[in-house]
Amino acid sequence: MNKDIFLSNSLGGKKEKFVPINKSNIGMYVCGPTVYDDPHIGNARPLVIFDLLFKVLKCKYGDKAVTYVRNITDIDDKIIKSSKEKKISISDLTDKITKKFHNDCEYLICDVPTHEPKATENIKLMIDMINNLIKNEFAYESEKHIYFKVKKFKDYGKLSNKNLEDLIAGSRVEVSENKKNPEDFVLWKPSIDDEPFWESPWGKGRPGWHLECSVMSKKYLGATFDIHGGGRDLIFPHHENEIAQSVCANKTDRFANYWIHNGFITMSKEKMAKSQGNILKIGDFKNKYNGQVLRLALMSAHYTQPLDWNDKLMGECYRTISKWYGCYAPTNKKILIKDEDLQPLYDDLNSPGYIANLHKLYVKAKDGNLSDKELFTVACNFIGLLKQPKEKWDEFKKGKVAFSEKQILDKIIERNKARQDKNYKLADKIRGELLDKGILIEDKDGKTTWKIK
RNA sequence: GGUAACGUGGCGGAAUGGUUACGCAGAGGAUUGCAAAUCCUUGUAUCCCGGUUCGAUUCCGGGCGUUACCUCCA
Repeated sequence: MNKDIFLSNSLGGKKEKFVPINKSNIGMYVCGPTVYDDPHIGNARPLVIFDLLFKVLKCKYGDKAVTYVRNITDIDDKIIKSSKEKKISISDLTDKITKKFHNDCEYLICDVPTHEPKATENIKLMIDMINNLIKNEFAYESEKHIYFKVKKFKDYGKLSNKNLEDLIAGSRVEVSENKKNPEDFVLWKPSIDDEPFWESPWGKGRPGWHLECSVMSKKYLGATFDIHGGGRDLIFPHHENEIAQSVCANKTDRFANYWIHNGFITMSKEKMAKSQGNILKIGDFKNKYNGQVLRLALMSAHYTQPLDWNDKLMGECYRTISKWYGCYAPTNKKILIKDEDLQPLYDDLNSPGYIANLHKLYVKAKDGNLSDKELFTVACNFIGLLKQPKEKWDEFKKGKVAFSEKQILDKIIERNKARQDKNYKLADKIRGELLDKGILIEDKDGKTTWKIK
């Protein structure tokens, strides 16, 4: 489609037309997971949202024109803590969680990013960047710690609309006797005891959290690139600090041009977070729902809005996809989705608007011919839905029930006999029994089918 | 306290300076032994107070409310 893409830019707080630095080489960096514990629904939202943005960018600029980098944070205090609690080595823990994360991405039908760098594989570049910052007096050493001198960066707070006075007045910044100023943040810290470490000019140690994103985005996308994404909660301090490090180290005016932040998943209107104790792991859904259901649910609100998670939402999304499979018509033909249908996605990734269009295309497909059904299917495919064969969708439904399929089919035969004898009382009793087990009987076109309620 | 996002019908959720979102639920109908599923038809809305305007739900200002960030968090 030839139309422009618009995005809500957190830097400036306005919706803006997306103008790439180089339209044949677009860079997008998204903060990926810290692999210390099972991924939860809150982590799933940016996966799906930025996957959607990746798809939209590829649609407009071409598959090869977009470089999507999503990091894996595999060294961090939370990881050290978690490995101690779980009594497994750090590498075992990070390998295990990374594997789960990749499974979850697949389950959610996300395209694979162009690059997925790990922090531990880029320590040398981090040390280089620290050296650079020290040399140019943006950073200083204190008791084997290296801190970034926030006062040296005049634009600090521009992304999060904060000023230094307020931050200090808030006095909730980490107090440390090593820091010259309370707002300074750590670039490198010493490792003690059995903590993992890397050799550095300042002794055995490990990097601060923010540094990896500055280093790895530069490695793959350059000092200034198009889009940087992540959850809202990363705006401060993480992204603010990334900007400070990168701009000062690279001597540029800008780091990323567009900052895109997704809103939270909430439970009863409260943020879903480990510290709140209200998380739902992605893995817990795998036996219960096809990944498409989760994916649709995650796209059901605009990405900037909070999204309240509940069973009703899942039920609705399940029934919608179930219904949509009624018009499933996969094809290898090149079918173009009409501009007017695609338009909401170009306008700030308006997924609910696009889903509304899918509903309209469904109505047309239902009453229409094969090509209407193919168009509908292609339009669903665009946002990662209806990509699995119908058999697989049906299979999933039959996966988890108390009765075996044979038992159910026997019951159905028994019931149909009763129906033939006009013994409706017995027929309804059998149907009731099955329904108690969550199995729903449908008599359609002379045949009886069943499905999970 | 500072900063930000948000406040749309019963619910979820878009859009919009004057006109249909869409989905779910509800109501009526078709179909069915009865259901289920599906299909058809259909009602209901823009937190409060000012301002700008011929006209505001939409723009501006002020309230009130909800949530988040300011410490790790997607």
